Amino acid sequence: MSISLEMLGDRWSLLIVRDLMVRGYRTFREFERSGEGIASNILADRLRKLEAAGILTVEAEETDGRKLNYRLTEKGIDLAPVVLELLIWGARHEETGAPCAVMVEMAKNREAVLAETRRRWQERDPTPLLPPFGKDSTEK
Amino acid sequence: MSISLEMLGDRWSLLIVRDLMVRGYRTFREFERSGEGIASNILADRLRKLEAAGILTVEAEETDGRKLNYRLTEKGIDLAPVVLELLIWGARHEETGAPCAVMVEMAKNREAVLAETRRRWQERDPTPLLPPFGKDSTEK
DNA sequence: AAATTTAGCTTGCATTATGCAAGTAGATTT
DNA sequence: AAATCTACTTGCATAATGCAAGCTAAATTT
Repeated sequence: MSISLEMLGDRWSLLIVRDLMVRGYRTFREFERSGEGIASNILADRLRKLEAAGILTVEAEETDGRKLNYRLTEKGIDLAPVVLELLIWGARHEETGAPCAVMVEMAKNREAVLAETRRRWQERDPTPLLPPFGKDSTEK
Repeated sequence: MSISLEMLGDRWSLLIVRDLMVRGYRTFREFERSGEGIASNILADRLRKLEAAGILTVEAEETDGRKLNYRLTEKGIDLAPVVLELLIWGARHEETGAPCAVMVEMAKNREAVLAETRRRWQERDPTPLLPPFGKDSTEK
């Protein structure tokens, strides 16, 4: 676990993974504008490190040569249970961000939620699993 | 989740929680000597912050006035699923630390493992759930 | 086709966190 | 009473982070 935390143990990495996983983010801009307030240099650094760690990949968008698409790898999507448990824990003990009722439901159906998350990843379905919740909306 | 990561998102906090949860650590010394190489000032700082966050409590050991005992709170033990999933993910994708066969078994019996973890916590049973694995033993 | 905007960064600099070695106070052991 | 042990703290060097600004190439607007 200490190796995992060398990689993921910081303020931002898991948040990026979550946004890729659960919110359908793909581009640099989406992360930058997500309202969590990550600085662009740090974001660039984390994306590079996550790529180096094999958690995500980058590819150019064919329809718009400026844009890059970040996408979780198999190794990255395998973090779904970690992310889900953290979301559940946070909802129970810390945050009011994600609507509590929704999270209670998710906690009751972990397997279904994980299956759906993986399905969307496989099919490249960018529909967010969770509605946006951030500084802009309701998260405290 | 961003609030959770403000608290837990660093190299050491979750490692401390894991050691309390799964290895039966209780005292400052045990953490210091665990071989992960945390500096004593950082350890003191993290223990203070985790206490402030309501994840652990401190009490003096009655038999030895020098020693303090750190112990997870309910909120702390509720991190067990997060820790377990991180352990499983790490075993699958990163580390050779915890014997892989053991982790595969745990992955198959998540509920039982969590129940046993909670039982030990409730009964203050300090028996480690996992054998030591660290720089001193096998973890890379 | 020139000008503007957009996307994904980088750079410079100030602030903060981390790591290391050493030291300290109080309790305990010898 | 001297030595040892536990849980720290302190000082200082180095690394990571945050902020504002700038930069380049591709796309869009005029």
